[in-house]
Amino acid sequence: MSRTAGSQAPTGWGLPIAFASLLIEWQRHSGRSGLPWQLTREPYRVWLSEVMLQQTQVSTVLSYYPRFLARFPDVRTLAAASPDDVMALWSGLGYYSRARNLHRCAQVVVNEHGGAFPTTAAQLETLPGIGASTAAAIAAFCHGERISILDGNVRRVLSRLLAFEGDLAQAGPQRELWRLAQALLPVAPERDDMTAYTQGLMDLGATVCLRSKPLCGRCPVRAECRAHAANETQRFPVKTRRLQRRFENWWLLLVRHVGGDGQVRFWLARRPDSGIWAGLYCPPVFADDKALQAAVHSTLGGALHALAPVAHSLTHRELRLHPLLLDVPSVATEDGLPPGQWVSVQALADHGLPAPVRQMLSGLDQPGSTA
DNA sequence: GAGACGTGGAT
DNA sequence: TATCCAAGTCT
Repeated sequence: MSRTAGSQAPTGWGLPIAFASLLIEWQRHSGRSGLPWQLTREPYRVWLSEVMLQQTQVSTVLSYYPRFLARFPDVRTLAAASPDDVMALWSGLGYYSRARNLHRCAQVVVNEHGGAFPTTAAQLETLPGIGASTAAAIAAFCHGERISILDGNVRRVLSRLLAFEGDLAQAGPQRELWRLAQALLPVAPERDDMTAYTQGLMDLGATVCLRSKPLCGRCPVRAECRAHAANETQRFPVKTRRLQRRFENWWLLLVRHVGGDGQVRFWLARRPDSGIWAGLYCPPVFADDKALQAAVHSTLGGALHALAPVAHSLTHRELRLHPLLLDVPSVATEDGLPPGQWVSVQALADHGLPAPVRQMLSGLDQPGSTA
């Protein structure tokens, strides 16, 4: 192991032993504080924040978190809710399987754990939607368990600190880095130490150890950082996998009805239980223009009005959405339409809609509007 | 184990 | 514009 043979900062085990105490002290005077989910140790609130924050930036979650809590203030309320209600509050946050698992998890906690979350990371990880990192975060924040998270921040911070050469696109090196993360934990920490340490890992990654142009001058552990010593911070973390997007065209049939009282309604269908936007409400989707027209009764087809295409990119897909607007004179028209249901403009807020669909429909919510 | 799964922000 | 990525998990 050449990594332990160098003269820079390694201890007997090749790890910077001052790391944990430096990080804890730094977090307490320079870390983030006052975020809504930092004001509590209540497992329900911590759990909700951790799930919302999976692959999602703090700035995005800030608006969703209080709204969700106001509607579902505790785990029993959430467990008793309908899947549609949960999805409506998650609408726009993305990764909707999180919402489904969140709901299932609440039901498991209520039905199998008497309404109280398990207290150890090992038990938490058995619950739906709670993986190793989220389980560790909840256990560390709420109960001071001596266990490490491993999110994107930690991968970046630790891979630089240790000049970790393993390819984090692969499972083996990931596990190895997690073992190292465990080895770096404070020795015999108090509960509050684990809170500060765990928060400190994330704060350091989010505010100092930035992806490009890290602010090493402000880093509390730069003296122990091997990447910094070698002037190679930009080389870590090592990750080879490149995400590739597939291009796809989707044709959306936007059927609109304006009632005699001016009430505007759209014809929406629930997406299948798997795949993109699973469980959300969406206008009927077709693979091409012809398939869309074939699904509309011939007496209605002439009224189709093509709107401007919308580009929408997902992690693995580059969608080009082609909306076609069909104004129908009567709700009785549904016989000539693909499966779906009428949803009034007012009721859209109570439905889980994909972000681009909500955007699209919001421009059509006035009688006659086409933008 | 590799790919599926959203959205918005940063570069 | 293209690419990466952000408090990952599930299959």
